Amino acid sequence: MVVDGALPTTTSPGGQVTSANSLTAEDLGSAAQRDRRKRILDATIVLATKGGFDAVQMRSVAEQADVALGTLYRYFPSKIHLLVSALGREFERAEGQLRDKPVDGDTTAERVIILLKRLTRGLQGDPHLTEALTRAFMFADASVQQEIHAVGMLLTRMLTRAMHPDRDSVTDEDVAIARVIGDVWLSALVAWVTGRATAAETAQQMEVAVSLLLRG
Amino acid sequence: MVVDGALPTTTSPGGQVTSANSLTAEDLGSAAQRDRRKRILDATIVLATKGGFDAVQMRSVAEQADVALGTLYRYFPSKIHLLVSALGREFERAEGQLRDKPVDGDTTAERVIILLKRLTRGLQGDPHLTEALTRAFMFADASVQQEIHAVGMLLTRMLTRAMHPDRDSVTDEDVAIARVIGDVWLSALVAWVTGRATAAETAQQMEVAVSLLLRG
DNA sequence: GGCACAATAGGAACGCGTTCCACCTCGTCC
DNA sequence: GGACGAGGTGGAACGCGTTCCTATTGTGCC
Repeated sequence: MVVDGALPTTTSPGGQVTSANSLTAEDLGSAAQRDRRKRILDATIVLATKGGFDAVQMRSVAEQADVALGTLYRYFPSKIHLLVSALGREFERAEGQLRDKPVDGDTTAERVIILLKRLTRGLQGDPHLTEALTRAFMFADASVQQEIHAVGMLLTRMLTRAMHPDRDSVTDEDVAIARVIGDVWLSALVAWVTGRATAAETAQQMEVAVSLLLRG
Repeated sequence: MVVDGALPTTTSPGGQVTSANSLTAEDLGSAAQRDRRKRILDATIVLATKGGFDAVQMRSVAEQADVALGTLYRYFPSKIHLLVSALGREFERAEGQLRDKPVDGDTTAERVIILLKRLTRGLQGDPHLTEALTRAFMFADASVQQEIHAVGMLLTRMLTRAMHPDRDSVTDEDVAIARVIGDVWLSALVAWVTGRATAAETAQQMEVAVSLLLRG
């Protein structure tokens, strides 16, 4: 689902040549710049929550974040980069919460189901936000590789951790299974956000996939 | 992945109120109208093959198909509808070929792998076309339900038929497995068309998923 | 043939993502 | 403190999807 390749480089705020815009706040220039970046992502989330993908208009984001349009584009080279970066921040938050309060359940399958339900519920509570972020994710091209990769890693890590709470003994097969589950989750999510499936159907589809993959 | 719900209705060429534009050529008015529709889809495929999603510009499609812009929108209410309809036609073609020359292979898993490889090879031979069609598919919202549903059904049918060449004995679990495989295929395809995975990685991901789902 | 009306042509206009440009501001170095 | 350069502002402009409007053409009905 997520693989590295040649990384395009660009100049991002701070001046140095870095590999695209990183999700993590590392090495991101001055406090003022970190603050602008945060304001932009906050505005993005607010607008996406209110009206979904279409409501995240670059002019509106710039206005709400109190930066000029050109500045917005300096921080995030496209609407897709912006939304995927926002998605990354949300996933980091989710993973943090998960670390504080891991899923419990007796079997591997049960824990994975619980994790997915928790994630999905969190998303379905904010349908517009989810729609915006999911669409951006699926529309992203190679120039957004790095941000996509980060999100994919987080998802896989959350899944393998639910499979093996004891952190050890994560085999290659476990990772492969986690990726397959992640793929199915994404497809189901796309069907849900685009109005082709109900929340219940999405949940059921996940259960089916997990039970098929983790039986035995 | 694909579920029915309330079907929006609209007036399509021919005058009657039908449920959106159907993929099949059934009930589609006069010969002139069927011809226009064909010309439009042909133009779409040509442009998509040449330059991908971005190259399929509504003005260009209209010009190449020798219809006015307004007419194009009368036949296909959006670029997404247009591309998903084109995808549907390609899938119908693929299923026809498959009917003439079914996959052979000794085990269920083997046949499914072969089918997926054949499908994928067909697509990867036309990277731009595949990019255009896949992106449209992932970006489609509820208004494209019917076309999406048709494509999903075709894919599932091809998969279950590969699993059970003898046509009978297709269980609910088989269908569920086919859907999961379809979802993984889509996710892998998206990763490939957006330049985040190589063709080889995509193929390997498919093999992993199939072996996980069809083991035993 | 003539009428009524749906379908098409042709093209202007609008919205939003994106690019570009002229000018301003602020920290840094001499 | 003055020059300089990166980063920021404000806004015009461009491209393409989409909508809309006014002829003009085709088509079924009498």
